[in-house]
Amino acid sequence: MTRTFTITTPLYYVNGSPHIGHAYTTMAADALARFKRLQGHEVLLITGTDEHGQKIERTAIEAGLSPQAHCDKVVADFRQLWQQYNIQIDRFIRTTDPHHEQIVKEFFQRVLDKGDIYQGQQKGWYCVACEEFKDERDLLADKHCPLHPSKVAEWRDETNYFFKLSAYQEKLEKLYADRPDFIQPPSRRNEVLSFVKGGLQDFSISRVNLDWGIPLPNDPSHTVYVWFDALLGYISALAEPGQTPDLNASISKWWPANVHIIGKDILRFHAVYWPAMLMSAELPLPNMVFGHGFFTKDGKKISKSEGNTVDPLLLAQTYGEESLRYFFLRCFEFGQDGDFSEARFVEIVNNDLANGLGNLLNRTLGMVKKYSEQLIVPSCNVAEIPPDHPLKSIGQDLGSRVSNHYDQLAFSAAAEAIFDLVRASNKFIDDSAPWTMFKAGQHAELQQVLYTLLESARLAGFLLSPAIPKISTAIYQQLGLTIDFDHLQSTLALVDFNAHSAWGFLPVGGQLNSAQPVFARLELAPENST
RNA sequence: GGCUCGAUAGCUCAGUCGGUAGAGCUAAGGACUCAUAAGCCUUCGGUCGGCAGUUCAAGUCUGCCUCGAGCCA
Repeated sequence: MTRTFTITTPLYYVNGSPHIGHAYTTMAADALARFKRLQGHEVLLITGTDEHGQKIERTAIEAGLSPQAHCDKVVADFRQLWQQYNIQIDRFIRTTDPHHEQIVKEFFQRVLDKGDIYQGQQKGWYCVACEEFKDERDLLADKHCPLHPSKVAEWRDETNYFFKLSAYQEKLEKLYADRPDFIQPPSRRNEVLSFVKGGLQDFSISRVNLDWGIPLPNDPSHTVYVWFDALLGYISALAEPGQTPDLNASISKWWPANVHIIGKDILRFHAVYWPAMLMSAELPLPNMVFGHGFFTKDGKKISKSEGNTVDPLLLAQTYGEESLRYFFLRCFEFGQDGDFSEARFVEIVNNDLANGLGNLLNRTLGMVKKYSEQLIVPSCNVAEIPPDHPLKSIGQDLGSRVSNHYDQLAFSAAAEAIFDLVRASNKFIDDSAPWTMFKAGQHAELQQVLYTLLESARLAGFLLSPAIPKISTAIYQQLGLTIDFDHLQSTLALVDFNAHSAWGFLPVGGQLNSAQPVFARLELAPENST
């Protein structure tokens, strides 16, 4: 029996080019997806783009493009970014995809039939940049939006359709109480709890005088509000290609999603509006919504006006994606904010990947070659290695510890646990001094030491593969094991997670390959003017 | 104004059930040699934001305050 595992990133809003935050969210989702694939789950990683709304329409017009042409252009940028970061997407959903429109209309009709949609009057100041109505007292002088100080909010007085969010207050509170893990991390959960406790108001789910959107099935003069539209992308993404778009068919295999990975800025939509919408349509709820943190650059908030944006594409081209994937997962606690500094990045990556992991494999293979006649896995009785062996003691339950960390999206804790083994291995070399054993003719001891070192490097490489698949593949290759962690599908039958994640898997006597650095040290790039 | 989160070594952060502070990085010194001048050892370094309280004992619990990030009205 295969277990399915569905992961989503947000559907990114295409009003501008992808930034480092998009790369971060998607890298994390990709690492989780890879880990679950490794464990034998059938995984669906969904990302996509949210393309409707007035803001997009205006951005396109300013650029002299049709909305669709504008969106196509930005979508190409996103696709390039995923490729650059070696992110393996299973589904890329665009809210302008025709089948998405079908799903949205069907969903809308369901909720309408349920009696949860009514017509009402919406008056107020509307910030196009936020795509939200604002209270007058929240606005700055001259009706500027506090979040977009350069934009003036517009007065709107229009007939809209509303969703009866208020009817779901109690059910939502029960959901949060019954399933404490629904919103992660706990600090985000607290925020949602206090928001909901304050009372939920119905929200407008349609717009008039806006062509760039999906027309309401019951009133084509209105289009669906972008958020109502975008959230449903998670469902329309599930439709099998070629399948007739249909709500029930779409959710048959991959729904509910196991986790929605999102930035903390869109928590409310995912933790409040979305479950209420699903309840109304009588669809199952996702298992978890995880709102991760943001980062600052050199201690300062990243913003265009500050001019300290980080171009993810340039970064990957400069340093290569593996080091970035590793750094972002290793150095930030997912869920908490962190600071990005290029100097620190280079330091960490060189220390961990080159000096720590890479050099461990390199020096051990060097010793095997030098102290044996052949380049084969040193022989020893693996079963006889005592449980309190300095490396076995760490390695024997490392797989399950790392699995637990991944289940909680604690990527940094997972990496840290793995590097405990790497550090212990480098220390173990000095403590046991194989060169002395060699000179003293302690052949059996030497073989065992070398075996435990190779095996520890292997295990570390295996468990790190969701973060650094190419380095892991190189490690495995040098150890004589042919698994391409970038093409697990083709080798899936050969990868038994339980076997590979256990310490002691490396077959004695196997052929090894000659040592090659698996990760070259990075140089800090000279300061460029972005 | 209400609420949430954070404030721990020069830097980035761990610290589960309260029991005299830990890791990694950086810096300085040392011994070694298998290695990508990598690795290992030692040292430097903290009145755990401040003030009270509870307790035999508080980074860890309670209250108030200061600063920072954020949510809401």
